[in-house]
Amino acid sequence: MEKLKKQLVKAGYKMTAPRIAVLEELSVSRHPISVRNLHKKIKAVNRASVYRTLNLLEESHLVNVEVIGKEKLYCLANVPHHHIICKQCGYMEEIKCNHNFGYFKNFSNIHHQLTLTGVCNKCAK
Amino acid sequence: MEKLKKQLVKAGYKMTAPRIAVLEELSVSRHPISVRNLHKKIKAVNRASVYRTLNLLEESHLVNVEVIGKEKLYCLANVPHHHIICKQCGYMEEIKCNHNFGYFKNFSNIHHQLTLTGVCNKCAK
DNA sequence: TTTAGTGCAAAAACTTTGCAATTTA
DNA sequence: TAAATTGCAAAGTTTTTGCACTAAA
Repeated sequence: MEKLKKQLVKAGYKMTAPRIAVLEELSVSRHPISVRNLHKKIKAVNRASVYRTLNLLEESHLVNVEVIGKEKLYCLANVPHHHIICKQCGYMEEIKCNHNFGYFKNFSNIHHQLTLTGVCNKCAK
Repeated sequence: MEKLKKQLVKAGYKMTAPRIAVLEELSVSRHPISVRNLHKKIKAVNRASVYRTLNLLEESHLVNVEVIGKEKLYCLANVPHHHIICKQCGYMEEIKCNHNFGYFKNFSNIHHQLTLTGVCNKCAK
């Protein structure tokens, strides 16, 4: 959390209450979360500010976005990880990320985003 | 293309002009494409039908979706591949997919979606 | 004290839906 | 001919924006 804040400041942004609220909520919620649900948790922050903050966090690579079905979900990128998600019930597990996509001939500064979907054993029964 | 059509029919869907138009356009366009641009290319098809068709193709795993910045892009999933995209100019390269994420303890029927972003050498200069 | 960021309300953009008409198998 | 699909127009969602006000550094 403190580290995150420092990264933002370092990136040239001011540390404001709305931004702290968003970071805090992201770091508390165990799973990737939609804008709608994030905003529900921090109603004091205006929705436009939630959007602006998420956009800024995304550009700074402090959060990752994944699309699951119709939903766009955000989660902190502090610890490299991905998710595998059951398409039927939404059950989610975290996956350690030990991928190395760092080197590609014509590109530098590479980031990656991986999402796995499937059917969990409960739903498969 | 023919194979795609067969897959759709096999999945229980009727083969209609709008659906063929969408498939055809997806198979012609070299790169992942947004709904907006796809619809521009096949104006004869109503936008609602484009959406409906893409949703159905996505559910059948015949297309993949990736989010690049603010854009949601669709592309055929017939040949397993991914993309690496320059965040500054949008330049894109295709990456062969030889990943095997098929086995996870609590899940079956697993699909994956990988997107790489970076800065291409031209933009990095 | 300057500059960046916020809230608000409105606009823009995106996506889905209900239904009558049409088309496929 | 029955059942699925379409187009259209309207509604529902999501996301962005302009601007006056506020707060951070």
